[in-house]
Amino acid sequence: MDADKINEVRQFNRFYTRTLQLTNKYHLGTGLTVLESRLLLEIYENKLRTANELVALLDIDKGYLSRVLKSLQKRGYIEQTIDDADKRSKLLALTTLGHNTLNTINKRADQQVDQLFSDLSDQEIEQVISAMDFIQKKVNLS
Amino acid sequence: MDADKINEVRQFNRFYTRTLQLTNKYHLGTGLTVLESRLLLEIYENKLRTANELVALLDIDKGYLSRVLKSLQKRGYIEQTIDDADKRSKLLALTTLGHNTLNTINKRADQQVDQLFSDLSDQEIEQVISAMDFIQKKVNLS
DNA sequence: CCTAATTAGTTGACAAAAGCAACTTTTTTA
DNA sequence: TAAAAAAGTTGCTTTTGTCAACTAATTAGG
Repeated sequence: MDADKINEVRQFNRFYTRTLQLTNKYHLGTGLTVLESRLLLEIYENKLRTANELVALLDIDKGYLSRVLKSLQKRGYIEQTIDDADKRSKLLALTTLGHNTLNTINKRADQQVDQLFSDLSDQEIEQVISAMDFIQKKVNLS
Repeated sequence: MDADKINEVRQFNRFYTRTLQLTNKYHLGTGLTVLESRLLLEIYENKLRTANELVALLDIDKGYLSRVLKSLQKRGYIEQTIDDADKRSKLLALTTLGHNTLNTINKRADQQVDQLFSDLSDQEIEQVISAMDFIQKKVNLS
């Protein structure tokens, strides 16, 4: 990559990360923090089944995670049931409330995306999408 | 946009936000938190001159910001001088250390981007960049 | 088998980050 | 020129996150 191109990508990367929220206030109008909604997402969409898997993926303290999960359970977003195959483990699953909340979060994130794309032509959208595809494939490989 | 396309973009958006760090550990190997490095960036690259402007942009508590800025000053990253035109305000500026640190952060972020793109063909890179360009223009307008 | 090491998760104690409200000083408004 | 507003600070509290010691269940090695 030549210097000009590097610079464009750098600008984009800074731009993208700058649009994200910095502090941990409630996320997209739901009663969840950024971490909590990420946990719901990983449990449901990425099929992570135990606290241990979440710790490995997200690189957070297991003691802290234990408490966050307990709080999510108390507030009715998830269920934790002891795994009969390994009684040290607890299997994680979303409740109906958890599902609904995750759906709300996704819907709102999608609205943001819609707005982002609302003025592009079909051809431009096509190009953006295939570009995103490249990046995503590359990162998933490494 | 039809449903399939929306879905692809949604996936990308979730993917991108998921690659970002969730907790506030030291950022890219420097002695700064994510918020602190963002502050340096906004002061220098976006030319924000007062705490008040930072509060408006980032939507953070002004009391908390006041303390973070004091800490950045104490550690030698910024200077705060009283604005003679309005003695309630303090003008913010990076010190040499602040500049150097911001450069380091940018350099490391760029290395990550380099790696991200290292396996793409020239044509692919071209496409990704123009895609990013579209998005960025769109968002800057809205 | 059966003890030692490992693993999944919990808990206590603490530190750092963030939020809220009351306050001071300066500037603006009416 | 007094009252209201604005910029920033400070005290107090809550939330978030870290670290290390702990329990209970499982696995590995002799």
